[in-house]
Amino acid sequence: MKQKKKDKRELIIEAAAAVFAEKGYNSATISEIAQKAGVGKGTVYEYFKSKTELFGEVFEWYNKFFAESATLSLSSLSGPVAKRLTELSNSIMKNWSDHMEIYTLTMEFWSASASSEVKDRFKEIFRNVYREFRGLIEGFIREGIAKEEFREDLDVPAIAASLVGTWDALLLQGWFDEDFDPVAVNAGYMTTLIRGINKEE
Amino acid sequence: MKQKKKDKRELIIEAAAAVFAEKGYNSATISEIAQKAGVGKGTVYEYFKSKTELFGEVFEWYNKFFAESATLSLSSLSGPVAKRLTELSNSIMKNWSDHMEIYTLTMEFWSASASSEVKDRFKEIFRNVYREFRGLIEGFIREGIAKEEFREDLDVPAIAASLVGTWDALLLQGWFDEDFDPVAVNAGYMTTLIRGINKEE
Amino acid sequence: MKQKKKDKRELIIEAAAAVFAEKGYNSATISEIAQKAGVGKGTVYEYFKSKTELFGEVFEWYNKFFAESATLSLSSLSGPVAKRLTELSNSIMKNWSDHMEIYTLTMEFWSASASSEVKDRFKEIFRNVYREFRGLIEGFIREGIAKEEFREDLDVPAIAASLVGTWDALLLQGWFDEDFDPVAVNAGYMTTLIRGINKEE
Amino acid sequence: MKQKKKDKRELIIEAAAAVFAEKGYNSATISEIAQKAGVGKGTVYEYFKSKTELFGEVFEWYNKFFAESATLSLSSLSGPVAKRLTELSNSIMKNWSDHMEIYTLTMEFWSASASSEVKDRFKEIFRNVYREFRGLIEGFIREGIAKEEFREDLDVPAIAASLVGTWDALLLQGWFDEDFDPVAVNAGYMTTLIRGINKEE
DNA sequence: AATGAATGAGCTTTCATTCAT
DNA sequence: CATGAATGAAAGCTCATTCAT
Repeated sequence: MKQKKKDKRELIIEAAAAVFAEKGYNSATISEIAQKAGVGKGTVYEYFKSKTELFGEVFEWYNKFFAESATLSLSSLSGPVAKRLTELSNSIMKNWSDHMEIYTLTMEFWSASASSEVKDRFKEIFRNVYREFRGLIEGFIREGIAKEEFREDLDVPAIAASLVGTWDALLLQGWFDEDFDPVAVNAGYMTTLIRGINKEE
Repeated sequence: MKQKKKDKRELIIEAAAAVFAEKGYNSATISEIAQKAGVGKGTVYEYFKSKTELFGEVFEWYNKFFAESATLSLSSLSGPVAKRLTELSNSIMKNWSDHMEIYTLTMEFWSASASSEVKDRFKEIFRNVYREFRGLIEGFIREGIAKEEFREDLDVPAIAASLVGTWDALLLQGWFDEDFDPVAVNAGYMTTLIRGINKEE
Repeated sequence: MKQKKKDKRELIIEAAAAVFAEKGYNSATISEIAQKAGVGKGTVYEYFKSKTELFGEVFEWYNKFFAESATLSLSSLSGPVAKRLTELSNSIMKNWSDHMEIYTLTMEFWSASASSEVKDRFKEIFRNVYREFRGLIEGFIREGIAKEEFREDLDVPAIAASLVGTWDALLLQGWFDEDFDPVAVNAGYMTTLIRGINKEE
Repeated sequence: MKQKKKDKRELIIEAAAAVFAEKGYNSATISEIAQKAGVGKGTVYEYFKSKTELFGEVFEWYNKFFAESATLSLSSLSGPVAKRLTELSNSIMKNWSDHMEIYTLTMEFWSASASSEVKDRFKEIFRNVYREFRGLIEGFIREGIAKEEFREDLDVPAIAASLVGTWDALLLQGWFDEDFDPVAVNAGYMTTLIRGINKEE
């Protein structure tokens, strides 16, 4: 019984994610979400207090979803830090590129953080997500420094923030431009950046 | 008379920009825009066919506005390419940072390009804007290579795309996090990147 | 088993009475009634066909409840008719005054008789209740006439109706006005009315 | 322009009064009210913020309406106080009896004062209306005492409250019972009450 | 040209009722 | 018998758009 309930909740969240991604928050209707989830309109309200709350839950589900996928790819890495960093970025870019239809959700969330009634909540979540992600990358860089692989005089937080940001932004440009390949561009860019980071031999 | 009409058009666009930035496209009402512009609700429809169209016009106005400001800062630059590139990025970051209240419009446009009924039009405009911007930066890099300031084996398009993207993304992170200073972070990052780009001496 | 069912029925009716009194018919939800009765929502429908029917049953329960309390206070009266009439009115006013929280139900019933889908049924019940009550008071007055305590030329039905009505109306005014004491006002009024009824000596 | 606006407001209030009276607050729909007023649904919201507010305005309109009619009948009275009081009561009863279809609104207001979200506002208005009305009747009685027409030992507030209340209550009984004539009953009752009030000769 | 009163399509949300368990 | 998850009809309300002035 409990399990079944959880399943239906998940079902609705996923349907909502798809509809929000396709139509945007405002043009998405509860009706359509319910239909896509294969439940009645009222059922959505059995599980979520309001459309706004549902959107919030989708946001959280989405964050968890991608945090997991990032963590997952981390565990299989080994070798020099520079190599691992490059591989991680490759994995992230590929992962996202393959789910462009859901990447549009990201933009929906950004927009919500800019102006919606839940803007403060969204901003806070984003802030924490980004802090965490930057922290992760900072860890890598620091490891590289400790292992004397990277230079000592790096502005670690700045480089971490830029890396994280670049990945976001390349996906964005990929969204706008069919001829733009985020994965390839990222690879080309990482080479140069790594060169700036690495200790000169 | 023609002049006056153009003034009122501009007036409405600017009012709309402010309201869209503050409330987001959907929560912004024609009523409020008209009020802010100091005209009647009906007047908005004298100049724009629909809310959607008005939004599109705001988008174009906004692109022009920032293209101009970028071009402007370019004209005053001189010296080595690396220095000019750094200065350009500084100028861009500072310029935007000082107008965060209108930066939220960017997110609104991103969101519109992701899901709205005008998504294709917006995507196309964004594609062209980014292509142009990347082209500009590519030009810089190529100049640096030609002047034997930069290495020859650079993946120019990739580095240009990343630079452009990083600036976007740092502003985004600045939006989420009050403690995050895009200008400072960019400065710290550029040093490292330039080192990866520069010819080794 | 039969007994148990009757108990649960009563339980639901009493819970419903409380919720209808507090929230009004429309704002009362079956959910809340069920919760207050300590049963499941579905169970309410085991005992009552619909919300409307439940409301009707509450109405009947309520009528019975107060008919009993009126009859009860009658049985203990003795002495001259005027005295008994005064005492009866006192008892009624006190009885109701002490249950103002349920008196609001009366207004709910009045309203239902004015406009609801069950208006005809409610009107009919009210009509009979009032007829009966007026008949009871008429009996008193006729007894007073027969015992040569009261004048012979009284418009018995009119006086009975007015007495009954006054009691209603004083409670109503008491509901609106915390400073208005129905019991005291009734006492002051009865003196005067009795003087108009009594044979002059 | 101002005048026209006021007309439409009035129009909607009167349409709302009719629909509220017929269907009750909750079953009345804005749609139906708009239709009855001959305007679009949205127009109702141009003049009233919400259904609740509209209901409140109907309440106020209704109070003004009957206050005027009571005041009006007062101005034409002359002769002994007892006679004037009787005539006033006759006029009130007749006036209301002829508008039974709107009298049902009264019950709707009572009900709203018992349980609705606006209960406190309604109670307060009712309290003041009744206080004023009782004050008016008290004035009559005091005049009768001053002119040595009435006894000196009367409980003036109690009698005034009861008179006011009786009129309410007789109309109520008239609503329930087609065979019950509030005008006639009131006449029969006033005779007796006046006898209790008048100085014995 | 400029206006804003009027409009109704279309949305979110509630809740009485049903029915499988 | 009892339950409460599921449902969808129905209603209040908003706001882009129109159009008479």
